[in-house]
Amino acid sequence: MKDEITFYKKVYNVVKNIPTGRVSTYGLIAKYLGTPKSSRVVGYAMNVSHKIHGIPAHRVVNRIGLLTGKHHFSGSNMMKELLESEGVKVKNNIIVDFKNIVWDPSVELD
DNA sequence: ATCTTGACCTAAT
DNA sequence: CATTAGGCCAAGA
Repeated sequence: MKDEITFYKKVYNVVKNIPTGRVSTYGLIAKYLGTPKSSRVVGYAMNVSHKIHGIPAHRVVNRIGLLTGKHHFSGSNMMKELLESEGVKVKNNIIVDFKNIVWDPSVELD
């Protein structure tokens, strides 16, 4: 069989490895995959991940910690609720102390 | 094979 | 300091 590893597969793998109470960004994931300019593709992969179960897409935000994809979830505050449920404080669609809880795969996974 | 879209990022004005 | 424009890569039609 052919292991058709696509960019999305890699993204899903990284996102699934995000520990609870932590968040990551599209740019960091893209950079970890070796394509720092493909941050858009990472975000698009998350869109597809919504139909796939097992992908904590709510733990992935943009570089400033803004819940850009909250609009794609079931409700409007679904993403915020999920994050707060895991211990992540969210204020005005922006993660509080985002710099302190950001999870960098290039560093954590090394 | 070409064109469009997309939950982004960086830099210039 | 805030806003605008461009670039970039991958997948779907």
